[in-house]
Amino acid sequence: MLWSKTFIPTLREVPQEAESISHQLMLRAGLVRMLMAGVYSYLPLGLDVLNNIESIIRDEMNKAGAAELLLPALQPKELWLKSGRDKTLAEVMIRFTDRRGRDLCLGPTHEEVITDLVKNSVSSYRQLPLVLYQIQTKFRDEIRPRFGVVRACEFIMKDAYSFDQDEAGLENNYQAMHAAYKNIFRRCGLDYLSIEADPGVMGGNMSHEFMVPAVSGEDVVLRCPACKIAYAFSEDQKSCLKCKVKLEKVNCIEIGHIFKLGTKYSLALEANFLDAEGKLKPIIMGCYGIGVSRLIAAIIEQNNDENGIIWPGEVSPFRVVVLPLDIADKKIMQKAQDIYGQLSAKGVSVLLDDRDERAGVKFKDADLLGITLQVVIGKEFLKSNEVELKLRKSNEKFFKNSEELIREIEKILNG
RNA sequence: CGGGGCGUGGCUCAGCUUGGCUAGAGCGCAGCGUUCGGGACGCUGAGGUCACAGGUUCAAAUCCUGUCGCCCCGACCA
Repeated sequence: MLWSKTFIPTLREVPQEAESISHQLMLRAGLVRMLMAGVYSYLPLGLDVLNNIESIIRDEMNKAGAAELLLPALQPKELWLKSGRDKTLAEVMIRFTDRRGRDLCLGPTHEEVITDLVKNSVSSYRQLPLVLYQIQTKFRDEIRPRFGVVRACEFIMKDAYSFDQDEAGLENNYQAMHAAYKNIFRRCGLDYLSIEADPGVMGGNMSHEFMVPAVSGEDVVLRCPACKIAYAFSEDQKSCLKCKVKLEKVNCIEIGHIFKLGTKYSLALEANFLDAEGKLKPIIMGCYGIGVSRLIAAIIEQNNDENGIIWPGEVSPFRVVVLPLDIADKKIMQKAQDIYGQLSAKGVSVLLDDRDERAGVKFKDADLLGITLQVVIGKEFLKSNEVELKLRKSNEKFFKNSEELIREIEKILNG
C-alpha cells in the first residue's frame, strides 16, 4: 500500500478526549475516530489490525473444530421473553419498534438466537457435538462507555456456542475452547491471565475469564507474585493457595470469557434431542466470547513505548514500512519501489511512505504506527549502496546491501 | 443515574476572575523561497454563528438560567 493512497491521519498531539494509553495511541496513529461516546469508526489501519486478529481467531477456531456462521443483529423481543433475559439485560438492550409496531432489539449477545436456530435443525444425538461461532457486531447501551474501544456501545465480538449430549461432551468442548483461546491470545502477543469467574447473567455453573493486565484495566484480579496464578478478586482471598504468598492486585482488561451454560437456554427455548435410547433430552450448551475490537486496545496497552505502538508481528497492520527519505531523488525512490515490489510479490504486506515529507516526520510517524520493521533508504544508500533495517521494538539497526536485503527481511519477519 | 472536570478554526490551548476596539497563539492546511537522517525556517494566505437556547446589559467568548456533548470516579460487561 502506498501511504499517499490510503488514509492514515496521524496526530502529533494527544487528543484531550483520550485518557488511557491505548486510546491515545489509537487516535494518534489513525486507527479509529469517535463518532459519539462508545461508537467508533475504524480507519484503514485499524481495520487491518482488526482483520489480522480475526484471521488468527478464525484459524484457531476452525482448528478446534468450530464452524463459522453469521447471525442477525436485528432480533425480535419474543426470543428474549422466552429466556427471561428481556428483564436481566433490559438496561443494555438497544430497543425500538418497527413500522408494524413489532418490538425489536439489536443483539447484545446471541444465546437466544443460536439456540432457536439449533433447536429447529438438530434433533438427534447423531448431530452432536456441534460448535458454531461468528464474528459480529454487538450492540449494548452501556451505562458508561469508556477508554475508547475498550467499553463501546457497538463492538465486534467473536462468540462461539457448543452443543453436546452430555456433561462429558461439554467438558471436552470447554477444554478445546480454552486451549484455542490460549493460542489466540499468545499469537496476539498478549500476556494474559485465565481465572475462574462468576457466570453472572449468562447463567450456568462454571466460567473462566481471560484477563490482560493493563494500567487502565477496569477489572481487578489477584495474582500470586511467585507462581503467577490468578484469582477472582475478593476481600477474603488473602494469599496464594499454592505458595501461601500474599497476593497482589492487578488491573486488567477482560478480553475473553467462556461459560458452561448447561441447559439454561435449551430448556427455556426447548432445544431438545433424542438420545441413543430414544429419550428426549435438553442439549447441553457452552458459550465462548472474545472481545475482538477490545483486543486491539489490550494489545496496545501491553505493547508500546514513548514513541508509539509496537505491534506484535502477526497483528501488525503491515509487516514492513519502507521509508524513502527523499522522494525527489530518483535513485532512492527507484530502490524503494524495487523493495516494495519484491516484498509484495512474496506476499509480505508493505507500506511505502511515498509522502513528500522530511525524514524526521517519516521516522516519527513510522514509530507511532508501530510496524515491526522499518526499511530506510536515504543518503547512506547513495553513499554506500546499503539499505538500513530498523526493528521497531528493539531499535536495532543494521545495514544490508541489495543482494542479501530481501532474504534478510524475510529472516527477520519469520524469526 | 450520583460525584468531579471540560466544551473557543482539523488538533493542542490562551483569553473568561475584573463584560468594551476587527477573537488570539502554536501545530496542521494552501502558495512562494530557503532547507533536507529524528515532527525545519521565513513570508503570504484560507479557515471560527467562541457547543446550543434563553436571559441580564448601551455592549457577552466573558455574567445568570436551562439544554446538549465529551472525559474521569462508582454499579454492568467481551
